[in-house]
Amino acid sequence: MSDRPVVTRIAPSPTGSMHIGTARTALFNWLYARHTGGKFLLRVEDTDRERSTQGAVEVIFEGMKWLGLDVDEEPVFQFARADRHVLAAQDLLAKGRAYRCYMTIEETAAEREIARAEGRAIRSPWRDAEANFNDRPYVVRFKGPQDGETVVHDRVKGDVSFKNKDLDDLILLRTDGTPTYNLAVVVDDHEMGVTHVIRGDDHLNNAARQTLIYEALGWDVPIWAHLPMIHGPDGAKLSKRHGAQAVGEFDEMGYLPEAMRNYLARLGWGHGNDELFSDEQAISWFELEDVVSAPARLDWDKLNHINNHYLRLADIDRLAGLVTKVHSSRDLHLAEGDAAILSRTIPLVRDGAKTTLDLADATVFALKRRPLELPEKIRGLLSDETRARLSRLRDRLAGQGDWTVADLEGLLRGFAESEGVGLGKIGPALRGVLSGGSPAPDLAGALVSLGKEESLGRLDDALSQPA
RNA sequence: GGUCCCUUCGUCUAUCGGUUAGGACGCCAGGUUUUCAACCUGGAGAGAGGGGUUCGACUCCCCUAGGGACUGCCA
Repeated sequence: MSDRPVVTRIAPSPTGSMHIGTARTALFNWLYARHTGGKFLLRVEDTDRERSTQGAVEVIFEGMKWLGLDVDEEPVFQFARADRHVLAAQDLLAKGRAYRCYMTIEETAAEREIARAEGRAIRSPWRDAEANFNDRPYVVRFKGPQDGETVVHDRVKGDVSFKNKDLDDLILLRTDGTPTYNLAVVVDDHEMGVTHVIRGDDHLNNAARQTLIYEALGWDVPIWAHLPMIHGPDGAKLSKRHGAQAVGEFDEMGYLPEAMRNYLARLGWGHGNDELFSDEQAISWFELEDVVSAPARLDWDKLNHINNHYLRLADIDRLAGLVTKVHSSRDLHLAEGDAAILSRTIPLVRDGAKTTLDLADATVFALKRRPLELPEKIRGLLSDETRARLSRLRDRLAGQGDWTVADLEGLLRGFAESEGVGLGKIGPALRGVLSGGSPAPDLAGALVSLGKEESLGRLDDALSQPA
């Protein structure tokens, strides 16, 4: 199919959260569209009126925005296009490629059971009845061929063929006249000009049925690409118990969107030995042919590693903003001047952080208010000898002009030397006094992030406390 | 039950008939060290099983086993 410009789409249904698998599908569609210079569209599949909610629609929009996957046209709402779907069904009816089926829900359920027991697809007795009652409820079913086979030419799975007799006559229009998924996708993808349907491989079976509908309607069948699913670390379907499954949860857990993009891209797609790459690189490298056909498992360790990488690359002000949010979600509200402290501290602690939550943990020490409450363990460190030493150190620090990590490291080393002891003799107590027992960077780093005044203040507080 | 998909280190993957089967995360050991990390060096670790095809299979074909999806008037 041709030289038409590529059009891809993500078509989530707004019935809850935005699953991470949906996010990856969106990412691949986006990458491919950007790679080919085509368009990436968003369609909200809200034909299930019972379960679709406005809140869930917002979740999708927010998820896409957070992930940084920009769409090229206004989102399409599937339900609003119901009349188009009905038109297509009527066309099929007129062409004799669909029929009215008057089976009741109970009859259908009974037939389903029999069919299953016999190991075949369900069949409607109305298929060839050509009945047209106007006083009985009916659904419109697609009239699929009974012979031959349908092959789905899939860019990641290869050619997959299905015997037509195994494909049931799926319902196009419900009793209430509303279109079902399989009809709606076909009509919408066609009318939106979608050239490449890139979606989860849970739809591979549907692709055969949909191919038949495309053909019956006389439309070009799009290029299919069915992506393997994402499983939990134990290989089972990803669910709540694996820690997270929704995009928003990854945000809350302190992952950066660019890290998610990089990680998700590597889940089911690869470009040689490249592990860490920019969006630009991913876009230029992305080919459907390189999509892996086996399902992948979510690996938190690797995600953490990648997130750490992007944390190191991130702009400090942005991180400070994110960390501030984490702190206030934990009821630690920043005071004036704290922003500056965060900006000084984050660069000193980010190397060891996996998430912005870690960053928050690593910065609380600097945000504490004097006088710090020293845990027993630290007070125990403050022997008379140590106090005397810290007091001499305090004086030395007071006389220090340049307050950089390098300067302070030198000062500390020189001080230990003049005291005739190793840094190990002073470190733990100094650390405790400066941090109040919370995690903190190395000594020089802690001094820098606190600043001279605060450092000396905390030292004074501790030294003036009774033993 | 039926149909379809999948199967390389623990995990994500490279390999597109000929490699000591490579990398990353994790893991182990050592180094560095004022905490936790980070960092540096080294190491262990894989072609599900069985048949073919071929001079030669991880790679192609078949079977088996295991995992998954679908089988909805959900999407």
